[in-house]
Amino acid sequence: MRLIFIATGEIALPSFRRLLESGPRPLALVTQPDKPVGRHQTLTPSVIKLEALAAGIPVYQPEKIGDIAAELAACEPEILVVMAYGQILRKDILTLASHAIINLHASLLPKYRGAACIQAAIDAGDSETGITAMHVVRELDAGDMIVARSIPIAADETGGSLHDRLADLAPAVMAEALEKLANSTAARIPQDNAASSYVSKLERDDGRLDWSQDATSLERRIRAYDPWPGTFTHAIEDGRVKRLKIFPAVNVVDHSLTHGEILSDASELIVGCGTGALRLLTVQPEGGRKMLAADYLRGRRPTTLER
RNA sequence: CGCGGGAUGGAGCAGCCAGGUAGCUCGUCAGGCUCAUAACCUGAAGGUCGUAGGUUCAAAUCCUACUCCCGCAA
Repeated sequence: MRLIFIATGEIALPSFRRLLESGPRPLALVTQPDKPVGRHQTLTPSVIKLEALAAGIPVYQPEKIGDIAAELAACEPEILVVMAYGQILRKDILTLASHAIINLHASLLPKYRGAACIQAAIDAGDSETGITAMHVVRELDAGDMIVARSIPIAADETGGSLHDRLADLAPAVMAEALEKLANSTAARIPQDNAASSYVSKLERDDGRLDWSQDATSLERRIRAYDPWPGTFTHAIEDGRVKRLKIFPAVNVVDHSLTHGEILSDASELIVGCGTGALRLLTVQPEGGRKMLAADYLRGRRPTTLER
């Protein structure tokens, strides 16, 4: 089967490796251009690109995928497999493959179409999520489904841990979908649009905690948003406002603090929420490194957190 | 050279602006108190104050360069 793989995110890496090992060997990899990363803005290639180069697979990195439509067409692909590419595919790409263009999406569709699907499942308190293989249509993540597999979400699940587990689940879903497409036994299950939801890409600022929410919601959000985009609040130390990053794990505790209020005179960092309170175990003050809350309190005395 | 914060015993910080014997909260070790303890009391060990120069009678503190860590932004 003539196949082109289109992906940027690391979540696609196990699936790409599966193709390298078990076939069908991709004719090409399409991935986003190298982007400046980190404080020093170093141009960094995606891991999947390096993997492709090492395997001798041609790599395309167009600014817009439409720019290479002709080159891709020249490959005469039968199947396009898309996963975490990060670009909307133009119509001329959708019709490029003779057989099908499928997308591997990290949610149980029709829930959580869009970019932040992994975080959304944890944030919502769902008990399970999964990988769905579907046909790509113009509307984002709305195509007919071929196959889906689910995994349970653990009580201490973080966005990072779930990301990795879904990445490992994806190859099996992809393989099943490809096999069914190959022997024409693939189902076309329409999505129930009424039951669908959309979660847009997360920005850093989305990680700002709103202490007026209830403690269980905040606890889930702190897990869901780790490591990206992370969660933070603002603490007042010596009259100065400092950003304070907050990491899992946190404990939901019972305390009659008003939201944003800090329990003082203790080696524990407990913050009041709209309902209940949270004991923060690991934090990172602005300019400092990640540390235990007890260490943070030894040298600094935050008086209040923003509400 | 995108903006900014930081580097001080094992941990987290103060001291720097107005140079003059290194301090706080903990931890560690020893002893004490206690039925007992992560609690309390007493004592002790542990620091080239990131690195290299410079100014000075004298530098953690002032000046210069460099290294490393971190927040923002992208």
